[in-house]
Amino acid sequence: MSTAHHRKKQPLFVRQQLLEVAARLASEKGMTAVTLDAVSGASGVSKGGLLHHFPSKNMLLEALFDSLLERLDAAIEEAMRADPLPHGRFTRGYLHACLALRDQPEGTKDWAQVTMVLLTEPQLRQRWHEWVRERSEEYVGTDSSVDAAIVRLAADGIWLADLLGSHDMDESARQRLIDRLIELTQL
Amino acid sequence: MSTAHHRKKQPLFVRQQLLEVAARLASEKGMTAVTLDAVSGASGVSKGGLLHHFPSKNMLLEALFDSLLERLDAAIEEAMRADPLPHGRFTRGYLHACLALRDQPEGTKDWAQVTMVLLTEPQLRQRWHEWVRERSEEYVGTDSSVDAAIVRLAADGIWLADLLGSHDMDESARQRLIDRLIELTQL
DNA sequence: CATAACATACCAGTTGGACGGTTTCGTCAA
DNA sequence: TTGACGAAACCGTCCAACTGGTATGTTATG
Repeated sequence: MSTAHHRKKQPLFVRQQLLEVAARLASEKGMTAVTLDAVSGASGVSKGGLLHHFPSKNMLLEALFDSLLERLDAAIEEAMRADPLPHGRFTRGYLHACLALRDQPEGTKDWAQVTMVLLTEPQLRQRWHEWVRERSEEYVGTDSSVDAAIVRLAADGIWLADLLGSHDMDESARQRLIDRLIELTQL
Repeated sequence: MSTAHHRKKQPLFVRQQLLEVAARLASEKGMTAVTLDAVSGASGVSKGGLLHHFPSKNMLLEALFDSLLERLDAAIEEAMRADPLPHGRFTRGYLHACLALRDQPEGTKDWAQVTMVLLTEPQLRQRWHEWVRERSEEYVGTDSSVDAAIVRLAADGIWLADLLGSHDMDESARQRLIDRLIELTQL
């Protein structure tokens, strides 16, 4: 709001908005709907302006994915800071970040949807692969037990299920599931 | 083989081949690469021929997805027939089907890749949702424990990881993981 | 011969993106 | 303080290639 009424150009804001529009399109209408025309149209920015910020469509998608990974990192680190026990801390942080998807405001869900959409683009899988490898090396000391691996895989499964709206379970069942998962990280 | 050298038209074979080509394109180059031109071109069938078998692109994608679910069902049922213990049997079957992805011949991996690609198309998520609901109702008696849910979620996670090539672990670690998961289905 | 299984030609709309323009901005000398 | 000036942030247009789909064939099959 404080940034709204003096009319300086705000390239970072425009850039951010373009990414959000692209994310919304991807999650609502699928990958095939993410076109330069659609993004520029829905964001009010001209196609020329869009291509100024992102020199090509691929660049746009990569920037979107990077933005997503940053959010994931932030969510994990936040959860880890509130966790006093070192053993399994990363796994609990990862679980927490995956669970957070459910409880967050409506618009945020798009970001997870688009994550999966982007993972289907072969060019972007490499980035994800690297992300996973870096983390698994960093936390090899505290999070390399079999049960921790299971919890992380299950977290992926929950992430997937929340995304697709499948596995619908009531809240108490979900809570028991989470409790059990956290218990597994502590073994 | 017996059907190969006398030149009868084989509509079912052509249809099958079109689906396989579409799957390969989706997994190798992403969803945006699955166009009618690309499918017809790569399969040697004319576009008219393609549109004869699948009246629209949507019909093609839906047929592809249905074909995928049939394979999944078949894999689960096969695993369940070889399993004498009723308790947790479906969950073990599901786990087995997800694991099978890894061990199967190269071409088959595409079918899983494309499953995820198709799941990103909002129109097809409904079908997946129904599939899950039907199964969870059918096996409510034997597979509704918390640990069974965790195993199924972890199976989804493994499926995802195998797909993306992430979570690379050595064989012995993987085997310990699987053993532990099966153990959890029996509790 | 009727119908299914294809092929060929064509179309209107859309695609990514190249291109040349105009406006805004930071900065630094006068 | 000004104003000049190069760079950054945007806009609007054009285009060749491609998109999903139709319409009309031709050929095989039962």
